This record gives sequence, structure tokens and C-alpha cells, in this order.
Amino acid sequence: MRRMHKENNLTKNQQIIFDLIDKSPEPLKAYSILFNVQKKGIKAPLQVYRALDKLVEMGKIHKIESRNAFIACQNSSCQVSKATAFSICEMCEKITEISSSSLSKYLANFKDKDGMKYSKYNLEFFGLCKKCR
Amino acid sequence: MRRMHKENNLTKNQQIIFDLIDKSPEPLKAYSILFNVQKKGIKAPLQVYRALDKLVEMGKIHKIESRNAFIACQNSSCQVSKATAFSICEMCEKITEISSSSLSKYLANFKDKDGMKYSKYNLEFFGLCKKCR
DNA sequence: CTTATATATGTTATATTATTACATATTGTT
DNA sequence: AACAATATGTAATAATATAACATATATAAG
Ligand SMILES: [Zn+2]
Ligand SMILES: [Zn+2]
Ligand SMILES: [Zn+2]
Ligand SMILES: [Zn+2]
Repeated sequence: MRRMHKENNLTKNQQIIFDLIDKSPEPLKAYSILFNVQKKGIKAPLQVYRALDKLVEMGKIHKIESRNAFIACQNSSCQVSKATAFSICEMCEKITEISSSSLSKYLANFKDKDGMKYSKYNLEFFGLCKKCR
Repeated sequence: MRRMHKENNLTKNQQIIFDLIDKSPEPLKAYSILFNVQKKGIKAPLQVYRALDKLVEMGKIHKIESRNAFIACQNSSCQVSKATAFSICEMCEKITEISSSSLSKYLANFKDKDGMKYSKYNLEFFGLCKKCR
């Protein structure tokens, strides 16, 4: 009926939920997603959270931790790295994924006091976007 | 009876909750805080959340967004900047505030595509701590 | 000291976000 | 066909956070 993870395709629920997030101009919250996919037969929170978990795992979407909201990946490398950076406008809540190779290089090479490096991180910048300034 | 914000002292509830967080070896969650301060007369979630909000605002504590938990500031400059960085062990959940002037300088000077700078940010690094490696 | 204003507290109820537990179905593999 | 792994369905509940309203306390001004 449909193809599975070996080819990295999405399952039915994952596809429905990814499509919704991907076409949304703004990050979506889990229960707002639930409300929007009920006509497609997804009725329970857990169905949404399970799909979200997998999509995050695959790097197709990211969670904006400070907002409990989900956004489609706007880069190409996140599937591998789980290294994410966003700018968040505190006025209008516009959220953009930052793709800066110098930033990602700097952070991937950053060493803490113990000399430890971290390939996985999440950075959220806060300020005012172009429009709101 | 007690002194107020002009001298930046804490109110009764703020002090109780700050003391608890400050002496905790690990970040605390709101309802765990609530449970621990009920003997001191703080009975409702809202009392905890209000104190937490103020303490975060003052820079005395920080919220670990990916964990919904609160940790006392381990630096000295956070009261001003709201620019925070943490390392999180995914094995044992040990969380440490990073104080690296090169990191904070790099991030404070980082410009996005639109040339925008951000003095406020939150960075969470994930990996394994010394013990767990 | 009195009044006004702002800030903090107390209390109940409720909203929002996320997971546990268990049953069933589907997929990919042998 | 049989098996194991993954995905789905469903109900109940746990965990996190806020709204609304009443009261109290603290600082500032007159
Ligand atoms: Zn991405
Ligand atoms: Zn804006
Ligand atoms: Zn700090
Ligand atoms: Zn560890």
C-alpha cells in the first residue's frame, strides 16, 4: 500500500502531518495540528506526537523548544546533524531557521572547559525581525 | 517587613524558591518545586510560576527549555544579557551552564542574512558528559 | 500619616502539552 | 506461511502552564 522507512519515505500519518507543517507559514503546535488533521482521520494526540517524534528524528521538522511548536526544516543538512539554529521575533513570533556555515562550524568546533565537543545543539536567537524593528 | 525590587532583593516566595533551586545539584521542574515548598506555605502552581518568571527576568535562574526545568545562574553576567548556553548530558541529564567569553562574543556578534544581531539567545548543547563517555 | 499606585500573594478553576497502557494492523523478511 | 519490527487506533491520565479574581503589602507622593 505504501513504502516504508528503508527508502526513507513517510508513513500515512507522518505524511499528512508533515504536509501540514511544511505548507504552514508559521510553526504549528501539536494540538493545532491535531485539530487540522481530524478530517483526515487522525483523532488522538498520541497519533500526532508519534508522527512528530519520527519526523524530528528524521530531521524533516524541528521543535522550537521555547515555543512548543514545530517547523519544517528549511535546510538540507539537518537530517544528519541535529544541529539547529533559529531566529525568533519576540513581537510577531516570526521564526526562521538560520543556515550559516560559519555559525555551524563555530558551534560544531566549540570545546567546553573539559575539551568536550558537541555535534548536536539547538540555538534560539531572540530579537525583532525586519518588519517589527 | 522586607525590601523590594529597588534594591533588587527577593520577595518571600521568590527567596524560598530561589534558595531551593540554588542549592539543588540539578535543574528542578515547577511541580517538583511546588511539592518541595508546600511546607513553607506555597500551595499553588501559580505561586511557583510567578516566582520563576520573576527570577528568570532578573537572571537569577534560567529555564532549560528542552527540559522544562530551572537552574540557578552559575555566571555573573546573565542578569544583564539573557544570553545563555548550556551543555546537557543525554545519558545522565547533568546540565552545566557554559561561561565562555569567546562563545558569548561570537554569538553576540553573529549577524544573520539580514545583518541582524541578537543580544538575547539560548543555546543548548547535547552530548555525553565526562562520566558517561 | 494618608492616599494612591504598583507589585506581590492567595485561591480556584481551567487550559495546554505530553505520555502510559494496551489492543490491533501493516510492513518487510525469512 | 510465519515471524519480527514498525505503525496505528483508542482511552485514560499525567505533566506543564495560565486565566480570573480577590486580597495584601510595599514604595512614593502629598
Ligand atoms: Zn533544519
Ligand atoms: Zn516581527
Ligand atoms: Zn547564567
Ligand atoms: Zn552524563
